[in-house]
Amino acid sequence: MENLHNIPEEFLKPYNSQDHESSIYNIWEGSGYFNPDNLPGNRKEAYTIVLPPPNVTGTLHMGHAAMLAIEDILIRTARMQGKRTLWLPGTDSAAIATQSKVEGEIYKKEKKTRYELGREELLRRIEEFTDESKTTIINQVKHMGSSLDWSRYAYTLDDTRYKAVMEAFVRMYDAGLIYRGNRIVNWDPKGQTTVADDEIEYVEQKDPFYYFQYGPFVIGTVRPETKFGDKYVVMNPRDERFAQYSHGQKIELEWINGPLTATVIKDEAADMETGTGVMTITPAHSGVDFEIAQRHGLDVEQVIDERGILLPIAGEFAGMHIKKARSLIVEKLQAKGLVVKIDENYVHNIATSYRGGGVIEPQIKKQWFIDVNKEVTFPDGGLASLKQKMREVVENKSINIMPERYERTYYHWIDNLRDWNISRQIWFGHRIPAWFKNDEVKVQIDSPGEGWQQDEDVLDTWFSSGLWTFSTLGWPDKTNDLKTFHPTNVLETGYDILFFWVARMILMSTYLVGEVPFKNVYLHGLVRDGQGRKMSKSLGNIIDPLVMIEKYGADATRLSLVMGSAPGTDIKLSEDRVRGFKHFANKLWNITRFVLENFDVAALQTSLNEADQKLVDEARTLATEVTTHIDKFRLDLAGDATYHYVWGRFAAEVLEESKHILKGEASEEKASKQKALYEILIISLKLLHPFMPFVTEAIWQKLPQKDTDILMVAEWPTSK
RNA sequence: GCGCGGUUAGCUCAGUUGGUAGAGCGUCCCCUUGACGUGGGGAAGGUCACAGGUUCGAAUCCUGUAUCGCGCACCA
Repeated sequence: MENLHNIPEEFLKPYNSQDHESSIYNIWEGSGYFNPDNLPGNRKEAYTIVLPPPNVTGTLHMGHAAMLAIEDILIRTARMQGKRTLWLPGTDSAAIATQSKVEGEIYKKEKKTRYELGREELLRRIEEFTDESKTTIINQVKHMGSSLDWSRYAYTLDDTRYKAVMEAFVRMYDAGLIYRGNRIVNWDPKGQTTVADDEIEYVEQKDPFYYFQYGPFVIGTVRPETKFGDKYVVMNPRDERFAQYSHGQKIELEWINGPLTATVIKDEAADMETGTGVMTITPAHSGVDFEIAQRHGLDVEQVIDERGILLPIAGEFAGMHIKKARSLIVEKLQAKGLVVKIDENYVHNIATSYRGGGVIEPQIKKQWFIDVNKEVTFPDGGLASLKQKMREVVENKSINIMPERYERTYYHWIDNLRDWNISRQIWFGHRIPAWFKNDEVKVQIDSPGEGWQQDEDVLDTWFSSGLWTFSTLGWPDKTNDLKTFHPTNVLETGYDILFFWVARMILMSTYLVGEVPFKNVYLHGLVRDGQGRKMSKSLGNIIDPLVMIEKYGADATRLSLVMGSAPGTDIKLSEDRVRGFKHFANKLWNITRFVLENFDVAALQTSLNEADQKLVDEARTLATEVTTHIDKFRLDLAGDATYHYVWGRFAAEVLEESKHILKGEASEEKASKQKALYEILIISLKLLHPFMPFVTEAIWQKLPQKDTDILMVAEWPTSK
């Protein structure tokens, strides 16, 4: 016990994360080292990650926590390796999600819709709401220990990003990549807006499937309410059952509201195997039908309006909501003897909005689109379509997707990509810089003058998100940041938004900047509960990262999300797992206590004997191994290797075996041992710092001898 | 329908270029004036989904099957 005066008093108690985390974060933030401009030394090589911006109105969940842990590990490693390291934070307005949330709350409290409130007032309320909740998410991000450069914080709707979005739109319009057209789009009657193809989520549902007599044919449908306008009957040209009918043939028949002249259309789209092999089409309310109609130049008639109400074409049913009308229409057809049979157990997928859950009603609408097939000149002078370019940069490995198997998924998506509908009929978002006066259209940022009306629509939130890697660095201005930090090194995100976001960034950056947005895409898995189920409110199995941080510390929370989870594989998380890693933080704490209790600063002057040199070399070899793993983005293996070395080798063997020497009389052997243990401790702390920054920094702050005041900018160990 | 991934100890998963299996947690037993009981020591526990094939040798490579999950498409 004679050495007790050597060690700071805290080490006599177990490590308690709550005593240290906020003060440690303050030390880091106060040092200014989160900002690459303030980093010590002459740093040349830049290393950049742009944080996938969480929703401004959101709260931190385990998916965020995993993302923050992974990115912070990469960033802290790069920073310690002497790179000019920037991790750029931001938040996302999440247009539709945020607006419907605020609208919902206003309706609940004041029974007012957005139309009653007006555009200006609604936007004011949304801003109030986002300002308030912004601080919440930012503080929660800090609790994870994230070493983000807050001085560069960006918001998708702030002035700099506004400028970028406007510039992007105008440029792409001028290049002919953006056009306005009447096309069938996914209309969400609940949200009163269109949504993009990949914002649709298919949900299984059981509905009656009706077979109706349509002249000489039997047709099937789940949606009788769309059938009023069905005056085309489609069959496959190779279908011999219908060889007697010819393309364009007119057939008189009795239909819902009386007699009708139907026209026979022969088209490959009719599948001979499905149903009766014959179908009628509703071009105004079905994507496939619309395409058939376009191929044959058929009439397109709207049957249902934007609110889901039947139009005059429905005759006596006009003005009725489709939900009500369905059964009445069936009744009428039944009375007319036109119902052949009803299958009550038909299971099919219905399209719903990914945000908000409204059932999608395809509609023809005049919308803005990005043309993905048009050939344009890229900044490098090459000629290609957006689609081709997006494929090319991954094929030629300018962008490396991990795990690699997602490359195939990516190609598959690109190949099926259609023009991207970028206008939304909501109010919260970047308003489209298009101006109308009578039949004239002008696309420019400011009003062309008197009498010009700006387009009411706003841009799809993914349009502005697509610019994120460079809009955050000041584009379209040619800033130093843009020059230094773009392309970014890694884009780290969940595999669930590979298409939504990753692909869109590639599209925007290659065209507008002439660079890939990032060199590496690292896709992490979804965080699931201990049994592998998705975390959800209804299952009640949500593990709150903030609760875990409070109970076990941010370090333990980070480790639990990183260890044992390979790229792209889902992470199964249980509270026990987090608790287990808290023990490791304490272990490290006690290792330090032991080393310091038996330490004498003077020992650092001696030279290591052969045996001790070997021990230090062993730790340095580990450093190389860890570095290799991190370079390959195998953080799980890097963390695992360090964990096992520190606990299984350093603590269990090296420390144990040195006890008899340390307890003995002062000697060269003892001094050498003291020095070796101290050096190994230093190496261990450095290697662990990216994974568990708080406890390692807390220990570092108490060390009697070190090369930098702050571990965060200490030099990364190598095997030399 | 097309594609992808998983299937290894009770649970969660490793297993790098093929050399007859590992970790953590859990379970059971032992150990407290020890740096740390948030600890230490030890034990039990696996026909590596199944069937073929290649090979001196297969958890690992190939083919097929089953099963679970995911993505895309279709959904009249």
